[in-house]
Amino acid sequence: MVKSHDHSQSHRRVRADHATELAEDYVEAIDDICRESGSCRAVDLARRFGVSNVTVTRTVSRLVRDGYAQTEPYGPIELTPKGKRVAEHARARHQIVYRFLLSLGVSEKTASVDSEGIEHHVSRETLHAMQRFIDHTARPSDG
Amino acid sequence: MVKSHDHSQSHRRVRADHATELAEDYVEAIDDICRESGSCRAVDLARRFGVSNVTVTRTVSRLVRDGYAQTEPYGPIELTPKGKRVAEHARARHQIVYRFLLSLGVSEKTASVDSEGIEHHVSRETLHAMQRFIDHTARPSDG
DNA sequence: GTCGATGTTTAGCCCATGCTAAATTTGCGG
DNA sequence: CCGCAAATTTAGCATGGGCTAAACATCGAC
Ligand SMILES: [Mn+2]
Ligand SMILES: [Mn+2]
Ligand SMILES: [Mn+2]
Ligand SMILES: [Mn+2]
Repeated sequence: MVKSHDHSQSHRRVRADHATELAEDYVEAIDDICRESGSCRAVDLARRFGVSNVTVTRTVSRLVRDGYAQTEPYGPIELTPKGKRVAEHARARHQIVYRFLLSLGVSEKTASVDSEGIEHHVSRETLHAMQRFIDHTARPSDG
Repeated sequence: MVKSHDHSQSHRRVRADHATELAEDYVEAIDDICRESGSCRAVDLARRFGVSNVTVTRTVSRLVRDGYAQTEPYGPIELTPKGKRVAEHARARHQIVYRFLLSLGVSEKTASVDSEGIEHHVSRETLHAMQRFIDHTARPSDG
């Protein structure tokens, strides 16, 4: 049983996770797209997230407001140093969760989809446990 | 790498998960509190979630609107049959995620906090993998 | 039976995140 | 150089989910 804990602490954490989630996913995506194609446009993010270009524009404006990205009118979207750091961190964490799910035995498709949500709720402690599991499971006798 | 393409499917799934998340947590909490103390009041939920009583009232009104709960003015909050079904399902899933994290080796506190967010992003396939892991880990002399 | 503490509701506010429609800008092919 | 297509921006809308303040209802102590 989830014994008589202070549930409110857990729910506060979940709300905090959600408050930073979209920023993390966006900077990760911006970094990905810049690597793949040299620069990132709003239309690229709209396709990536499956939302309208207007939604992207406004989300990016929050990233700019919060110091994660910068843009010029009608120009590409670029990350600030702060944005790049967050992107690196988010990517590393996402990778661990993804590979952990694969190690657990789920399909690539499912690992890809589930990790997109799970990654934001994994504490340091759990992330380390996942990393240990990956290391432990990665047998040399694997193809 | 988080294999190529169609990230949009993953993000749509995450958005869908979040759209049902609060309802799931509320019906689970209402069910819990009813079991513990016989009936559930707004003030109990406010304490549980760490939000104001007004936020609870409005969230519960959405639950009523969507057929998960019913209330009378100044009365307790009760689940409909539909609400009870969702609560059972949410509790079972939450339990598996919680016990899975314990099996992975994280502390009770961390398992409690992390499972509160993770539970909503776990697909059927991943849930089954977690259950298998629990079962496999539970026996002391594994094969 | 009254009263005050406690709980609930109402009114009004905020921000994030989704949308469509329309205006504007850019950049390219001809 | 021009005009069109694609991209971006602006305007306006919706819902969810958080808040405080203040009005209102309920209920147990006295
Ligand atoms: Mn994500
Ligand atoms: Mn989430
Ligand atoms: Mn739950
Ligand atoms: Mn939850």
